[in-house]
Amino acid sequence: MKTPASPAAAAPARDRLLAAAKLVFARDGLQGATTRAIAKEARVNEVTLFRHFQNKDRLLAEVMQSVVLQQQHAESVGQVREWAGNLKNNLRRYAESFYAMLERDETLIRTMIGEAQRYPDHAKQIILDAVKPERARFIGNLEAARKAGLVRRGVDLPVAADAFTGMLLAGMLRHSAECAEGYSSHEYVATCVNIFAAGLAAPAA
Amino acid sequence: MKTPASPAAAAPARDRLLAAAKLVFARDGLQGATTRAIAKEARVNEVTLFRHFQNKDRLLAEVMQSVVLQQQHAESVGQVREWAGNLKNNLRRYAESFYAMLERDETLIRTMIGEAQRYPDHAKQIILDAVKPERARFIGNLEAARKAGLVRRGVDLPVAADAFTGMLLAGMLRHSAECAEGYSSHEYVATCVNIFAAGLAAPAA
DNA sequence: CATTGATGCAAGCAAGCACTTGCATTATAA
DNA sequence: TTATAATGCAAGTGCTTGCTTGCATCAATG
Repeated sequence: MKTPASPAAAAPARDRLLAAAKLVFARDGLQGATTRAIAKEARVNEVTLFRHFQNKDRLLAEVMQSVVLQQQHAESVGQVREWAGNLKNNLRRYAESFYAMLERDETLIRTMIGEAQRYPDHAKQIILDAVKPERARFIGNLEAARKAGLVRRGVDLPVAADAFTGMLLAGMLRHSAECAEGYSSHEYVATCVNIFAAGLAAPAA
Repeated sequence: MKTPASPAAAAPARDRLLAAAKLVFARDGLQGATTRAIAKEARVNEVTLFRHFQNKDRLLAEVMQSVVLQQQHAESVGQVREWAGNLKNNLRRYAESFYAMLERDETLIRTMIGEAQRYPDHAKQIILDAVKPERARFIGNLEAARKAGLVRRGVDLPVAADAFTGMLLAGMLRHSAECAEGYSSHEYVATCVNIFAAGLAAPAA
């Protein structure tokens, strides 16, 4: 029934449904997405959807699980360098890869922000857990920079980290909604890094 | 038909519908909100809703119009001081009132972020126009501070303004979703102001 | 009083929704 | 070959949705 226990050339219908569901949920919203649309997108009979996932809510839960897995995989491949050197350069590198990730999953992120509050708690929890390690690593990097004497006193680093990523998130939202008046997302990210680096930097340097 | 042209003691049914619709749209989402639920919330017959607004989309449009009007009124009452003095204090005052506004309309903002992209363009335009003057004033204030020599060179002020408000918006989203780990929204705002002020400040001072 | 306009109420309609059932088809595995 | 599991297809069920119709009520206006 589940994924395994079936022979080698087992059908990818389940996987296609997951991919299609991710797409349609993001595009049409959690409420707007219909099982028919998802099945059609996956080029699979609607009945097959229910045979695999029982109902729409479970499908959503499994979609989020799979998104989380993908993301964690992408992370583990990601950056590994230490943050001893130039703070601003490290921030820039981080900001750019983070922003790219936001842009890649734009519609899904939008939908989650708008509708997650109305959906089951365990769904929220899944996402939270998915984001947590990435955040922890970023904070760790900032702390390393502080130990290297690159950060001034009196800044709460976890809060600052959230402020920085939040800045980038908001920029992505604005830009993808075409509310960004006359500047590119690249300029936006650069300005964020610019200000944030200056805001963190120890006064001496 | 419209608002006027009816005698003195005209019924507030229309107004109650607008208020209820704002509430229900925000709470249940643009797709999730049903005309029945809105009518019930307004304690008005569902038919009356259609007699006033013809259909759900028009109702939404009028709701947004009214929100914009309220907001513009609230603005004109708002701050008027000039930004010659201490930059950080001015930023703090601005951030706190801006954040309070975000919190007040949290659910509506969430819904718009999540679903606006799927709704008519003129709706987006209405909101954009509503936010624009506020943004312009903030940028103007920053420019005044720069003229007073309080801001270092090389910072694009419109972009910086968006980054700052974006930081606050993201903080509100995180906090209201209970993703803020172990700190209050007040601390968050304070940190934003702290970093941003230091990031903008002219090196001399 | 008669008219008018706003509202309520009961009922309903066509469409779309999540979800089900029963049966036929195919492919793989034993 | 035969059993098993995955899928497709056609049809349907019960519910909700946006929206309509027809008629009654009530208050203010002329």
